[in-house]
Amino acid sequence: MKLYNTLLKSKKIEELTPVDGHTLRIYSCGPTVYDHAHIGNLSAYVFADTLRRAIALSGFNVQHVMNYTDVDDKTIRRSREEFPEDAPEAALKKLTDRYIHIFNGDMVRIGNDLQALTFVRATDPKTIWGMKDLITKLHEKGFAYIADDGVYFSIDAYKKAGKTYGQLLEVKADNTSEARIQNDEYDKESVHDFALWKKQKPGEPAWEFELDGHDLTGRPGWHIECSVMSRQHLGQPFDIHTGGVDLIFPHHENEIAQSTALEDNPVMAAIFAHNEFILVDGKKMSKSLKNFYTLEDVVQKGYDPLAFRLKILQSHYRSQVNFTWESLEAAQNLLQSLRAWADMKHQKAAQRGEAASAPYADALKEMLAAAGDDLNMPKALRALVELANKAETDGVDQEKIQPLLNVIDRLFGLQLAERPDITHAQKDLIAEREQARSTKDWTKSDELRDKLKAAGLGVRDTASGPVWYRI
RNA sequence: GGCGCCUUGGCGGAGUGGUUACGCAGAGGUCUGCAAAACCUUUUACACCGGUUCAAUUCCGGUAGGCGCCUCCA
Repeated sequence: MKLYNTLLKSKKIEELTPVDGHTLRIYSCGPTVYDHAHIGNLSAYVFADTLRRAIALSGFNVQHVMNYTDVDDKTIRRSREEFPEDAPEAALKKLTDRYIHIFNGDMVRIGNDLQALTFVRATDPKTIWGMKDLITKLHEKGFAYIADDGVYFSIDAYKKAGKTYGQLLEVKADNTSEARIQNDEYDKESVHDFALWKKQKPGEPAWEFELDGHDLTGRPGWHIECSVMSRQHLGQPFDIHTGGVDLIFPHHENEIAQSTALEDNPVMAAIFAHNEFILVDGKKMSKSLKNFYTLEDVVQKGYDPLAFRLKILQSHYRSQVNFTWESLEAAQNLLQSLRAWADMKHQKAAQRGEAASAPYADALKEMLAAAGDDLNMPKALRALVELANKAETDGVDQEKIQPLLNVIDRLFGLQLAERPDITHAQKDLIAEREQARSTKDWTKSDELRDKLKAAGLGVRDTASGPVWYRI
């Protein structure tokens, strides 16, 4: 299994080898749960899910952790708006519980395997304790300083300790935008320093924290969450850290700084893997451009969430995908034909035994090889599609298609393996139509065809008999 | 201003120094009781300008256009 590593010291595709010798440990930056996830967010999680699937199929043990960022400016603001009557802590809990629930529902709908993930909340008492502990230690060693509004990480101190700030992106003074310098509203010593902890402002939820005699009751900064959760649940260094390209800087850079300041080993994770954005009509999604879609929009326009998954898998995670409704339509049509293939396993008229299963092994091998090559899912998908297309003339092998579909599901998550048979009543209708056709009773056979169509079934009349498919 | 990426046929999107990716859509045909599905054919793609090469869509340089990060946004 190979994967591209964003770290500057690599910038190439590397062979995966578990750091601890037996289990590949993955940490994925999860959602900030203040609103519905949009399809861009979701594509990042399809990437993380697919990566884990490919790694597991390549024979490694895998441990996969994802966080919920359930405390930050946006969650707090929204919780105050939505639940003004509640205490800040209760309001935050209500809001984030709601969106965690919705997020999990979205994950399941797009075919991501929740069971394979360990979720951790930033506000989990264990996380909070860990963050305070880490901040305290960073402060003791001079990597953090206390300001009026919170605690900051000192990049200067980090550099003076001989560490590199800029492991993912070269960080220089002249590549810091004017906007950032001018908008710098915090009490920090230099531009790139970032908040580890923020003191409570009126109406905000807060956790008690005393550091060096100062009452810092407040809440954690964003970056510290991931440093602590990844280490608590995976250890350090772990194997793969995933996220969208926008998190490369500053989020992941800052995580690395926090996580390695106190360590001899300068490595937080062996590999950082980042997925590119999906664009909508050629542009980054934004509310002002009105090209901001959620999974609910996809469903309401009549598309299957798994068609969205397929759409994402049709392009490489490191290239930008252009999402258009037309392209989703194409994915939906393709999904339908894949399903028609999977549904053939129930049908005698589609059975060809060995003759049909001859290409199975090679095709599967090709899919796994492609997935193992820096997650080349478009290539893997091509092998799958070609197999399915071939089956439309060559039929399937009832014995061997099920185990094949099982592996295909484990890789793509398209849920082709567990598709149910049609009902006896529907089968009777098909048989009745055949009967009518044999007596050339076209009126009756056409009526029955319409009836089947109303039930969502199409029938194609092949030499070996009628083969149904779901419309 | 700094850094990086991209530009492929109607749409989406792989890939390669010389051979049709693939999917979706359109057109024609075969098949069919009619359909559907399938199959066949089809619109002969690789932004532009140079260079390297026997040969470039594929390598190098430049031009144009687009995108992203540098603002706690996947």
